[in-house]
This record gives sequence, C-alpha cells and structure tokens, in this order.
Amino acid sequence: MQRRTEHLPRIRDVAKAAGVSTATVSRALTVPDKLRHDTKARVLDAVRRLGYTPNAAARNLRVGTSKMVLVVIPGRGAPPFFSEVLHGIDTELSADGYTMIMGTLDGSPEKARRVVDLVFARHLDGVLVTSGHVPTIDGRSIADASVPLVSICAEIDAPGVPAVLVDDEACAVAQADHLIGLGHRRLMYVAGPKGNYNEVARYRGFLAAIARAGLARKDVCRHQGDYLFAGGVAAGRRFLAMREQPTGIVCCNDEMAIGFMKTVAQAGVRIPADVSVVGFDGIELADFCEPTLTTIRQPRFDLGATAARLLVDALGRRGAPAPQRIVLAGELIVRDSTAPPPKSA
Amino acid sequence: MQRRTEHLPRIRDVAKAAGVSTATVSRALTVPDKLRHDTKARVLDAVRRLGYTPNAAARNLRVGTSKMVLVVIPGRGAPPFFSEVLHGIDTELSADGYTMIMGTLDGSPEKARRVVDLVFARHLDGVLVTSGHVPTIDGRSIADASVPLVSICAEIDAPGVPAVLVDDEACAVAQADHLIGLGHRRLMYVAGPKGNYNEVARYRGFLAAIARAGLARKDVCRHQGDYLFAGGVAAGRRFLAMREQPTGIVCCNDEMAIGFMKTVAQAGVRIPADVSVVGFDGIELADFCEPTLTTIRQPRFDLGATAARLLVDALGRRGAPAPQRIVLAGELIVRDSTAPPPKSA
DNA sequence: TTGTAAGCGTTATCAA
DNA sequence: TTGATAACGCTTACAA
Repeated sequence: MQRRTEHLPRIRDVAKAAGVSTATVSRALTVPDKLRHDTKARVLDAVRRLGYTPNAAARNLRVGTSKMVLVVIPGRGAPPFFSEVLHGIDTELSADGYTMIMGTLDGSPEKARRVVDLVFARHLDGVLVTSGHVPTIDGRSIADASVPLVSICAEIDAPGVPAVLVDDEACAVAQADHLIGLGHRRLMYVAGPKGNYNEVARYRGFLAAIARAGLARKDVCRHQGDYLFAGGVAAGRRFLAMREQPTGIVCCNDEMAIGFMKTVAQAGVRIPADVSVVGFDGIELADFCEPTLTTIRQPRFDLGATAARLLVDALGRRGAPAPQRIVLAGELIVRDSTAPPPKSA
Repeated sequence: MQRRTEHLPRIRDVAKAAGVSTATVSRALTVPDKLRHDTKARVLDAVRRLGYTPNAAARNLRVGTSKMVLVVIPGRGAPPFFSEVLHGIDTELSADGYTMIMGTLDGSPEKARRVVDLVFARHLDGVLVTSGHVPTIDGRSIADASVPLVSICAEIDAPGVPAVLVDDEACAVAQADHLIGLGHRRLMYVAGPKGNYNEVARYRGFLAAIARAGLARKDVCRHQGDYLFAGGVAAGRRFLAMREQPTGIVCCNDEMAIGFMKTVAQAGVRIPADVSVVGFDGIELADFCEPTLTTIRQPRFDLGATAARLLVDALGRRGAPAPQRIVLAGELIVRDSTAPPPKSA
C-alpha cells in the first residue's frame, strides 16, 4: 500500500531491540529524566546501534511544530546586503535547534504563492520577513495564518508585527547633513524602488535635511532607482547628461552608489574632486571599491540575530512575539568618496 | 489530548462543506482528472472558500517525501562566492516546486550533527553539497541515509555521487600561465585551507604550470591561506617581509587576492607595476576593487542550477542521480591587477 | 516507572 | 466515479 523507506529503523525497531515499548523509546529521547537509569541506557544504546533518528514528518504531525523558520528574502538569490543578516539569523536559530528555510521573492506570483502555501501548510513554526511587506497572494496573507512573524529592516504592513530595524530617516538625515556640512548645495537623490519602506523613510529624511539647510527645491533632484547596480548606472548616465550637475549624490543603497561611481568615473568625472557620493547599508563592496564609499553602516548581523532571537523566544513560550519596535544604531562611515565641492561650483 | 491549530481548516472541513468524502477532496487536489467535472468544481470551490492548504507534515508522513532539498554551505552565513550559486539552485528548485533548506557548516560538531540529523529524519528529499565532503558525525555520514546527493564545485569523498564543477586544475594552470606569459619568474602561491578539494586541485595545476615553464622550485613559495580576507592580509604581510619578493601572486580565491592587494598597497607597493595578482572565482568584488582583479570566472549560477536540475530530475524519477562528472568552463578574465614584472626584477 | 492505545491529517487501497 | 478505512511513525493521556 505504501512505499517504505528501505532500511531506516523506526521507533518500533528500537523498542524491539531494547525490549521495551515504543513509548519508552520516545521518552528516552524526549524526557530522559523520567526513566530508570538502566532502561534509559538500554534504549539509548539500541538507538545508537541501529542509528535511529525519529521521522520528522511523523513527529511534526504529532506535536504540531516543525522547528523550521521561514526566512523571506526579496529577489535575486541573496543580495549582498542580506548575507550578513542571514548569518545573524542562522546563528541564533541554530543555537536553539531551529532550521532555516529560504523563501526568495522575485515579484512573481508563483514565488509568492509558494511562500504563502508553505505557511498555511503549517510547515514551519515562524517567519522572518525582510521584504518590508507581508507576502500575500489571492487575498491570502501569511499574517492570517496565525504564525508568529518578525520583520527585519522595516515596519511591516500588518498590525502587531514586531520589527527590528535602524532609524532609516535619521540615517538619511546623516547622509545629507554630511554633504551639506562639506558645503554641497546642489544634490541628487538616487531613490530605491517606488513605495519600498526603506526608500520612503530615507527620502523623508533627505527632504527634512535639505529643508532644514534651507536648500531650494530646484537645487535638488530625485532619480528613480531600483536598489540595483543597474539603477546606479542609469543615475550616472543621467548625471552626465545634465547641464548643471549636482556636486553631491545621496544614494539609497550602496549598490547604486557603486554603479553610479563606476559610470561617471569612466566618463572622466573625478570622485570626490568633482562630485561626492554617499551610500547606504555598509556592504563589503563599499570598502573595496575605488574610491572607497562613504556610507551608513547598518548592523547587519545584529539585525538578523536580534530578530531571530525575538522569534525563537516567542516560539519557546508557544506564543507570538510581543509587538515592539527595536531600533538599532546605524552609523555614518566617512571614507574617500566625499569631499567639499569643487571651487567653481 | 492534543493542541490543535486554532482555526485552519482540515481536509474533513472541506469534505463536509462540499458534501463529499475526504478521499474525494484529496483527489480533487492531487488527481483532478479522475473526478466528475461538477464534483471537482464543488470541491475546489470549498477549498477556496475555506482557504484550505493540506497539512505538510501529514502529507509528508503519508507519501514519504517532503519536496524539500537541503543545501549544505560551508561557514559564515553565505560567503560571496555562494550567493550566485544559491541563486541558481533556488531558480531550478522552485521551478519544480522544491523548497530550499539551508544547512550551514562552521566546523563545529553541533552544526554537522544538525545537518546529519535532518537527513536521517527524512525531513528532505535530496541534498546539494557545496562543502567538498559529505557531512559526517559520530561515524554517521549523510551518504548512508540513501538520500539522493549531488556535489557542487567538488568531487566528493563518497562513491557514486555526481558532481558539477569547473576544472580547477586547468584553471589554475591558466592562472599561472598568464603570469608566466607576462614574464614573471618568481611566484607566490596563496593556498586555500589544507586538504580542501579545490585547493588541492588548484595547487596541482599551479605546480604543473611552473614545472612546464621550467621554473626553479626556489623561485616559488607557497603561503598557507584560508579562503578568507584575513588569509590574504597575512600573505601580504609575509610578502612585505621578504628579502627577495616574488613579482607574481597566484591566489586560490578572490577574497584572499583582495586582502593581499589591500595590504601591500597600503605599504606603498604598486599593483601591477611592482607585483601582479591573480585571483580565482570571479566574485563581484573582483570587478570593483582597486585595481580590478584578474581572475578565473566560474559560472556560479550555472554550477548551482545544473546541480539542482540533476537532483530534481532524479527525484522526479524517484531515484538517485546517475553518477557523473559535469565539468563547466571556467574562464580567465584579464583585468588591471596583472602586467609584466618590473624591469629590475 | 512502564505499557497500551488513541490520534495527529493525509493519501491510497479496496469495494461499491 | 466515489466512499469507507487502514496506514504512515510518532507522542502522550491514561491505566497499570
């Protein structure tokens, strides 16, 4: 009636080998203190001899949990920013015996459906979301599955979901203030994808900073970007085509900043002599490109680790994590891509 | 007797709502062609109305598969080299409805045990290994679990496991030949971790190339590295301390090459005027560092995608993938870090 | 302290 | 074409 796994031992094989009931085997593995010492020894010996590991599906079905956590990542495998976030997540999760399932999103409905189905299939105990919004398809949102959720790097569009993030707005102010403090008066803002949580917050900070500095709106332009290298290249081309070029470029992330720098440098523009560039995120690349990039360093490992810890603690209590907003510090790192504007400007 | 998931519908709720048996609901979802049109419609309607998704644990237990694939990654979250490999894996896996579980290794027994347990718990249908050897703990190897296995980037230390890789040895020859062709006669080899599969193959290629070029062994030195940035820094320090410095540096991967370049450049050494550096891998960083790095480009996405495809095809046939060795082409990319040696040398 | 047996939610066999 | 039901392998309430 059913295909059986060839030769892997089941709990009753162990029970037989140890001369006990299956219940005792189960207890030896889950609540060893409640067994007599010699029975326990006998059972554990049989377990070792047979190489027994409990079947996960059967156990999950019975106990209703899987010790699996879904990590939702936006787009293209794992973008540079997320590698350290994942490392932080992985560290905390495995410390508590949880395993990480990757759910990548690329904007396609298929991917979104897979993620949502995974959650509703009760295949996992909790979800970490780094995409800024709750995956939803056909009106089904993973927030409706009553699975504990924690958001990383963004407040999320569902009520009561705790978030771990940096203060995007304040950091964006720091970006702009840095350039303004150096004397820049004509700025360009290279934006992230429209409506993206971080983009919105950072642009707000940018606008606040230029308002406070009393810059005229005509001295400031906004270029629609996409967080990708390509978006930075496009911004660079636009810059090259401008009659009155800005002297300071505020980028919404590092990848675009680097794309911008590569593009204008190829056209003979000197950084920072002719134009200054500030990035956001603090990815490794930012310290290796030429010139090295002034940027906002996000505590990427800690963002992931803190969120994972929050989730794991809640799961341990068999509840949802308390709604809260944990703000970690971002930091302006001044490197070689920024300087005072050229005299002529 | 048992905690039940609060409000998620089960198959019998759907059956009741549609006025059919649970068997019919199951069939409507798995073999829809075997139902009368109107019954099918009625069932699927109920499924939609109730928002029913089959419980994964129950299904896995019943059918004996989970549609999950474990990806074993060595160390530190996801090192730069692997991001694209993962992207390729993810693309192929999700095309066939498989989900990716991450198993990171950091050399600790705990991590290894988790990976091995996952496999023996039958929690997954297949495994992709990028670490060059089969995870093993306490004498239990995942190769013994009769779970289909495919190795990426390395032939693996278990018989009959298919591998998808580039020809490390030939690529290493290309690295060395490039420098030799430029006129370099004193070379330094910055190695990967001792015994690592790729390291061994690449060093073999290096030795073959210098032998063929007739270089004296005294003109060549080997520095023990670790694939990490730090290893490159150490190699750079050693270089700076040498009386008779080599003019060409062959690195076993890009991260070390970049670490080396940063270190010696800080000490005033000019690249490539004073010393040439070749990397291996073709990570993004290699095209953004200063100077840009001559390196071997590995088809990272394809390595992952091909391996995943191999595995998924085998799983579809409910068998193990055919033992084979698929070699993809690596390519020497000449950039700015290499030039003829200085005249004085 | 240990054993018996019910039940987790599916799917597949068999009978109708 | 559909329904009743056993079985997947485990944990746990209850009885001994």
